[in-house]
Amino acid sequence: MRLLSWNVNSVRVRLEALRRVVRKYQPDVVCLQETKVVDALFPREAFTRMGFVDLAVAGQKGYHGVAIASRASITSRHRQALASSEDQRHLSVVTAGLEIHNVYVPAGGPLPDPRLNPAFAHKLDYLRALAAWTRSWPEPEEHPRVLVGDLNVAPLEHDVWDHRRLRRTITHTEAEVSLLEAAQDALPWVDVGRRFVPPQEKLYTWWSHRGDWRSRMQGRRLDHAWVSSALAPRLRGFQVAVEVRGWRRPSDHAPVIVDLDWPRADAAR
DNA sequence: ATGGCCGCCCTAGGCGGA
Repeated sequence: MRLLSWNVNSVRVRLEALRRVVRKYQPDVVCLQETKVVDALFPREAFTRMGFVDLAVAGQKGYHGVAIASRASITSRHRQALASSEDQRHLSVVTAGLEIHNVYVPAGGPLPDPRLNPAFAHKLDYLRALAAWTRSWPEPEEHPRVLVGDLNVAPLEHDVWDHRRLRRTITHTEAEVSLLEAAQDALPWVDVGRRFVPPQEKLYTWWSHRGDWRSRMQGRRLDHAWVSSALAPRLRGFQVAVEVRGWRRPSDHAPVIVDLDWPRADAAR
C-alpha cells in the first residue's frame, strides 16, 4: 500500500503535474492540501480517469481545502473544524482498512509574535486543538491510523537549511515546534520521515517560489507523515519526490510518499 | 541583509502563502 501526500497549491492548476506524479509513483491513496476550489468545481472526473474509485473533498473558495482520493472505496468520512475556524483544513476517511487524516495547518503569517500577529496566534491555537482532539480519540483504535499533510512546521534542526537563522522565522520557532511535538505525542504518532532519514541529515519537502530552487539548499520539512504505533512495524519506505519541485509550473511543495506492508487499496477488493 | 514568486478573485491590485 502506497500513500502520497502533496500540497498542490491549486488542484486545477496542478492537474497535469498530478497525473504525471500518479503515473510515476502509482499511489493507492492520494491526500492533497491547498486545493483552492469549492466542492462543486473539484475536477472529480480527472481522478476517476487516474484510477481512483472514490474521492472525499473538503473545499472552499480561493483558499485552503483538502481532498483524499483512493483506489478502494471510502467507507466513512469526517471533516473536523479546529480552533474555532470554518476553514477547510482537515478531512479523514476510512479506506482499505486504514483511518487516514489529511491536515493543512495554518501558515501563520510573517511575524512570530502571537500578540501582534493574529494569524500566528491562530496557528498556535490550531496546533493545540489538534493535540487535544487527538487525545480524545478512542483507544484502542478501530483501524490503524495515519496522519499526513502540510503541518507548516519544521521541528528539527535539520528540517531547515539554517537552524540558527530560522529560529525567529515562522515554521521553525520554539512555540510552534513544542506544540507540534505535543500533537505528535498526543497519540503518540511515529514520525515516518525520520524513521527512514536520520535526524542529523537534511530533509526538506518545501522550497520557496522566491529565491533559488535550483541550488536545492534553502528548503524546509513542512510536510509530514505520521502513523500510529500499530502501523510502525509495517513501515516499508519513505521518500520525498524532490524532482517534482523542478517540473514546469511547480507547487512550492514536493510530494511525500509512504509505503506500508498493508493490503493494497484495490478496487476489486 | 534583503527581496525575490505564485494563485486566487466579481481582471486588478490586494491577500495569503511560509
